[in-house]
Amino acid sequence: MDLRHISFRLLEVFMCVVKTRSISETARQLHLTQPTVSQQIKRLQETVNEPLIVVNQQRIHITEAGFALFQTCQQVFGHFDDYQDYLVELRGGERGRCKIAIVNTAQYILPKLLGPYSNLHPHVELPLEIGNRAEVLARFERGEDDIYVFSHPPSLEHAKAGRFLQNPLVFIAPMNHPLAKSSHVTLHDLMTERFLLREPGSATRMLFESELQSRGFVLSDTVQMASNEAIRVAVGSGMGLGVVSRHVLPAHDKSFCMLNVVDVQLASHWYFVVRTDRHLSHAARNFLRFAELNLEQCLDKEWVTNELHTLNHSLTMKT
Amino acid sequence: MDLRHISFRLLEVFMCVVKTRSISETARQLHLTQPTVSQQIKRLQETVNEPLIVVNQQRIHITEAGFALFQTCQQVFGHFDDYQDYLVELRGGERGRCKIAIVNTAQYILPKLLGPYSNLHPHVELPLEIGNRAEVLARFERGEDDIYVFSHPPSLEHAKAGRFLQNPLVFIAPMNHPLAKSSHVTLHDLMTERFLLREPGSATRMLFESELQSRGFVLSDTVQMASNEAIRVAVGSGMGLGVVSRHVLPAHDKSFCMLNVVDVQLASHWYFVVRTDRHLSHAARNFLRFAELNLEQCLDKEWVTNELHTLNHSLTMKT
DNA sequence: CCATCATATAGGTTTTTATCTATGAGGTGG
DNA sequence: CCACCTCATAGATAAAAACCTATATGATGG
Repeated sequence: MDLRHISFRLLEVFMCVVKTRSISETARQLHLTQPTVSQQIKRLQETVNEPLIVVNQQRIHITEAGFALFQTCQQVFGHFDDYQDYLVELRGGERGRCKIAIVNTAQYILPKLLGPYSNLHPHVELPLEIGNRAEVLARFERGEDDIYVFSHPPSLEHAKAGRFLQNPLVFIAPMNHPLAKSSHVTLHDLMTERFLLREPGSATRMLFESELQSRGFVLSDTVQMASNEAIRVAVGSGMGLGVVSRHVLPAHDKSFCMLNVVDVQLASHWYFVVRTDRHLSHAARNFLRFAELNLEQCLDKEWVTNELHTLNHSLTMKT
Repeated sequence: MDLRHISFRLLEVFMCVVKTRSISETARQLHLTQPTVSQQIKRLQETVNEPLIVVNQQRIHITEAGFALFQTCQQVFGHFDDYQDYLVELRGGERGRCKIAIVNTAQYILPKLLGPYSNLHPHVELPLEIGNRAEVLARFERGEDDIYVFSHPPSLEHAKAGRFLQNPLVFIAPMNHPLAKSSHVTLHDLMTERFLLREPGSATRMLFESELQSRGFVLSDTVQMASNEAIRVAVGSGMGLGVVSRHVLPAHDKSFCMLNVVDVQLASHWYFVVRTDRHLSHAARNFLRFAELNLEQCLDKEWVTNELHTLNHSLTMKT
């Protein structure tokens, strides 16, 4: 018996014959002609190489082999029904996977969205990749994830981005720093300080440096550090000043303070970025819709810049 | 998703792709060309209406939906494998059903074959129908069973028969009958007796009556009884004489005796009869082969007339 | 006995399927 | 950078599947 040339249609017809015990009735139910059904059954019997039904006095008896096949079919169709149900869940976003890759700094904000979402959809897997800008960019290039979070999204033509949160940068200094209490610090005042900065290419640093450049300043002393935490702690212990995202700062840490730099307003935005040249999982689409509707509840309203509607709309447009 | 136009071949290809994570490798393994496989997968994705694999940097990732389908396929193929195994058992005669219809008198002998056979093949169903000749003949006409047991098989052209046992008829009389002790009873001596006989048409009666007719005798007094037991008991209680199959008589019943009728030898044979115009179940074929090999062990050797070889041979010839 | 119903067979048509070859686009590894 | 892979696409074809109509055969039920 060679399964290969059996189609599900054939089994469907066979099952109907077994159920109705009638070729003609099957033909009527499946909108076929009687000879078609006769022939299909014949072919099935030939592939199975075993009689499945026996016709006697216009009555149809199902043979042992026939009944066993019928049961097999029931199981098989059962599995496919289950799969259908699974697909429905998948499409509804109740199940599935949404891989997200974010840059380091975003780890202070994204979990506030992921938590509620995950509670709502416990069957959705949400693997989260965290890396520095270069690493996440590389993942993006290779299309390894469904959603990426950047400030300064990469400007490839096959990418779509949507802003959702302001990312204000602040200057931090040790508590005992001379300018700590000042309410009128200028950029110029800081140029002789040592700055602790993330690696070149990090959005925070890029933003800061381009501001400096446009104003004709050059930093005299910089130290590169691999994480925001390291910078925060180093600043706290007096190693220098830092420029970090406002979101990075714990609410009640008293080892450092923000400087009131009056002549510069550094701010970028966080973006959700997706590639348009590959299929986006249902779970990912669903997450973005969730984000659009729940940003205000999950994140600090003060910074929310909900521009996800456009993104979501353009995503639902194309398949 | 419309299952109807999916064939097992398609799923087979898909499963191979999932296993090898490579379109080209699948093509090699299944002796197809690479575009063929690509296209098959594409078609499958279209019917499922969901991406199943994602190609990225020449690497193939299986999507959630793809993996779920793969698992579904595994189950489905598992069920068909089970069915295959089932068929093998069926064909080997280890499993299945063999419906047998026998005339009343045969119920004294057939169980001696059925018992050992059933022990050997416990998974074979052996429903046994018992009726008088007319009833069994009707079943035979309608082809309701696999095997029939007759003495005097019906002579339809689409039937095959094989003798397997002599069916000697004996005259029985009450113990106190005047001729009981005689060693030289003749047919003529019995003509004035009352005879207890089965219904007209029963093989025993037909045989007896045709013998009488050819010798020019006519019975003066007959009573019709529906079973051999009834006759036996009635004879025992002095109601008349009987002509019954030797096999019907219990070994140690002392309420009646056999008469030594010297001028007549009534004997027919038991036949297994099958129809040649319908499929014979594997179990039935197997039972007949078993009977051929085990007649002598199961039945009284004295009466065995094993002519089943010819029957079996002609059955294995045609499908 | 005849009208009716169920199934089987024969023969034909239209889609589909299962393949192929040729070719192009996009990575990978020396 | 080039040879070599991987996969995708287009276009073609032969086989088969999936149907149909017409017709024959055998019960069944008044």
